[in-house]
Amino acid sequence: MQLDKVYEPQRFEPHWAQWWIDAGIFHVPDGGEMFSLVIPPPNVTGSLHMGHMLEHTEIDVTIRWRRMLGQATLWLPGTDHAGIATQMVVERQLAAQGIKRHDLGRGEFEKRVWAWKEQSGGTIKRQMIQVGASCDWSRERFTLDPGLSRAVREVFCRLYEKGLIYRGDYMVNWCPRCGTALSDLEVDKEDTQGNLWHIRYQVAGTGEWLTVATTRPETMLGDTAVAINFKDARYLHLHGKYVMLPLMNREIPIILDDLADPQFGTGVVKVTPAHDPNDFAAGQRHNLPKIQVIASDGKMTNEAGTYAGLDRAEARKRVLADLEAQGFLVKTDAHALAIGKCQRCKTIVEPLVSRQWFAKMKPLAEPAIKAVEDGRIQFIPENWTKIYYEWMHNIRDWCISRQLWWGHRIPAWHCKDCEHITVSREDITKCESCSSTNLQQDTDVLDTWFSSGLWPFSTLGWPDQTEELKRFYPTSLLITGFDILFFWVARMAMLGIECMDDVPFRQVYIHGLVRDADKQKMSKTTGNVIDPLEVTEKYGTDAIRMALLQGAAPGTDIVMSDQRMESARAFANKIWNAARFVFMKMEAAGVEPWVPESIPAGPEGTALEDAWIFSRFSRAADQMNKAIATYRYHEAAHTAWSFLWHDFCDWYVELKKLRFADGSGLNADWRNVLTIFEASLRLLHPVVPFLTEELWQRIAANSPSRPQSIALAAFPKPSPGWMNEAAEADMTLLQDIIGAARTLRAELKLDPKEPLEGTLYAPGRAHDVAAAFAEAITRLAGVKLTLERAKAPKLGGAMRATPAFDLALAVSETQLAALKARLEKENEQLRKNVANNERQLGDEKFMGRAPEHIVAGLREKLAEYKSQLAKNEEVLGSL
RNA sequence: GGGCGUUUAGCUCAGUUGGUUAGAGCAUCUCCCUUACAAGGAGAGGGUCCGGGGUUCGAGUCCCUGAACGCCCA
Repeated sequence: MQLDKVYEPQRFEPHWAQWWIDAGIFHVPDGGEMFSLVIPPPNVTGSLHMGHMLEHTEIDVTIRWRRMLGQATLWLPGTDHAGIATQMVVERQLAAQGIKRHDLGRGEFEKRVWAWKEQSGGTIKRQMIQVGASCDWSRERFTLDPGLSRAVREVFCRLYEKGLIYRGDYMVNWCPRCGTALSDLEVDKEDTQGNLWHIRYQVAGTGEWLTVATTRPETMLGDTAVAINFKDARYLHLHGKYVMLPLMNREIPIILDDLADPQFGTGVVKVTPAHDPNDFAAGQRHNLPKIQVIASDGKMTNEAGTYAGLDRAEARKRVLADLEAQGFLVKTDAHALAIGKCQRCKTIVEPLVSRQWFAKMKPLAEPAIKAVEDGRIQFIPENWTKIYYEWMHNIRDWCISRQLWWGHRIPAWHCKDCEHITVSREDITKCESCSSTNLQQDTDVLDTWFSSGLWPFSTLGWPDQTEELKRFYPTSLLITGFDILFFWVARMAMLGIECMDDVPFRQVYIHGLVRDADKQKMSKTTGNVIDPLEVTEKYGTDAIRMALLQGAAPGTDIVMSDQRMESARAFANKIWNAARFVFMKMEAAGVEPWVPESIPAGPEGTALEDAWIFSRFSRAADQMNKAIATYRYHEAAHTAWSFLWHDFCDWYVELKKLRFADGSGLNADWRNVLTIFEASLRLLHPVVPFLTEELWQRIAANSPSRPQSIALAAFPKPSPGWMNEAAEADMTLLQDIIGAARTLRAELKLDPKEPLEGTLYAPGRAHDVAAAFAEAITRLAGVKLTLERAKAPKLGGAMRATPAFDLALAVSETQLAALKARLEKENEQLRKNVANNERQLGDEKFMGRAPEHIVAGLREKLAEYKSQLAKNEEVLGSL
């Protein structure tokens, strides 16, 4: 059972990753308390990045922990078809071959996208398996699967029948590059330095001019009014008159409207109902015509007169030049503004009036708000609740149609004879109104998020009332990023409640963002991305998981760097080597094979270190359970780290070295060591699954009743019977004695190899502990101690004085100099503490109001400080 | 413009309901290649808890105010 000298995770991680899947370890068992979670489906097109890895690691820790607690745990995996993004990728591939999608036609293009989906979907699955994501792959879903597509149709029809989906001509965000409408959420506002151009329009029939200020001068070609505010006395007399639109020579009315802000620009605003959402609304209020001067491809229309055919950017230049040449351009001011860009392709979005499908949001939002208000959905960290409310209360209707070829085709058929629209769950051949067969299905597809919004139940078989649905809905938990809180989380809440009459999840944990070593966002353009595949290859998956979790405090971002990953790998290496040592000694002692018993009632025998490590373990188990239950992953990582390294390796194994004897057989020492070590592996498993499986399979392989995998073994629970305060106190004394000797050694700059002699003056427990561990003290501190139960006759020399004991080293006078400075510094702090405590204890108000245990504690401390100070003074006096 | 968040050691962050000398990891410095591990061991140094005001016997923690940075919405 020897381990390689060097920890090389690459040698066993791929093996276990595949074995877990092949052995069906992550299949949900029948029966038992249910815990379910659906994956936030990654875009099928992309490859997984560090953010996914963080998300999957956090999910996996929770899921593995729940599974080990014996719950019937479902992590349902899958991917999202990501309409625009995926179509873009394939279009780009085609463009490289000089092909446009219209050359291929819709059917052929869809085939190409499916081919691409198969490829990249496979990559995602492989990546997830590689990093140990413990999902049930037999339940993998894709948003375009037949079942999920049926769910989409069902929901569309239901909402349509309820009047919650409508079609009409409204102002939408249009991406001229993608050639599709976008929802408000898919537009990123980018702060940009632009200009505010002042253009003067002559008031018809007078010598007066009105100057408007605009950030988009090219739209003036489509102006159908100018607006002034009814409170703005400067212009009121012009109300009802007309201005002559420059370049177009069209008379347009001067209207009174709040749209004109007296404080902004000149207080006069041009109104272009076809190209601005606010102007669109004003146009409706005043019944203004809409003149579309920019087409859906971003070029000027015939309505733009001589500018027709120009790109909108070019048109702006030409319009400005012409305005200037003809004396209409008054001035140009620099002006900062937010420009809307297509989230996917960064093209400047054009507000256009277009016929689209919309979902009414208010009626859906209300119950979803209520669900959070009355605690049926809980956000963690809690502050996301407010952000959710804020958005939900101001929700606007959702443009759900997209002019794409990749997605769920809208189940609506247009009759070419009577123009009636038939919305149907099944494909139809006859118009429901006039029975004509001259039908065409709507060419638009639905927003991807429409199908993602159904994910928690469409993946479980809805609209059929399946067993899965009954068993796993509502899901227990959702772990996701804040960036899709509105896109996805809010919509799932709304659609879940609408379709299932119950919330889609009980809790939503919002994780942080993975940043680079300089806290910068990772982005391809900055070139600071950390590729999960690359680093898991280099450091091992376990190390990357540990590094991510260490930084994963709720509400904070995660900083990743080589340094962190290296340090996490050092931890994995430490465990590896501890195991290596244990295995070597096992062999020498002849304790193989070891059959792990059921969890014993507590440590066997009377050795202090055993009682202590069981107690510490129980504490660690308690902390670990609480930390994972409350999504405090950083705390879980820290608990695992400090127990394994600083309790188990630094002290327990070091002390046990003295007890191991070749050929001893399976004695009490070994049973204790192996019990704790095996339990520690289980404690660590959710954090570092590969390493623990590798070691556990070796250590526990001989138990006939063992589960197949550590992933199915029981997660440790705190056991009151293992707690031992007295043992912890005694162990602290031992650690303090060894620490005192080591500190003295270091301060006196003694040769670490030089064996020393010394005396320990200790009246109480410290004496007994030191007596029991004399050999350990010699070995771990390099000092052979003579024990005196009496107080030290005289303090002085190379001495470390503490309340519990005084430890003196036998060294020459010349080696003592360094000690003096140290003691003086310590005394300075002690005097401060004494003064502070005395002041408090002398304060009547404090004594009157402070609780008793605080006062008692303070008194005790004061006595300690004073005695310590006196001792130090005495030692100092002798130097 | 509205809202939210952050500010604690050189860096990244913990710090429960206010309570006794504010912690960790990494980094730094000193010593040690001791037979599990130099990806290691031992020891040490390092803090005006962003500034100002207040409440309190007592504030990193609560309140007010200011600053810097970040995010979301308009």
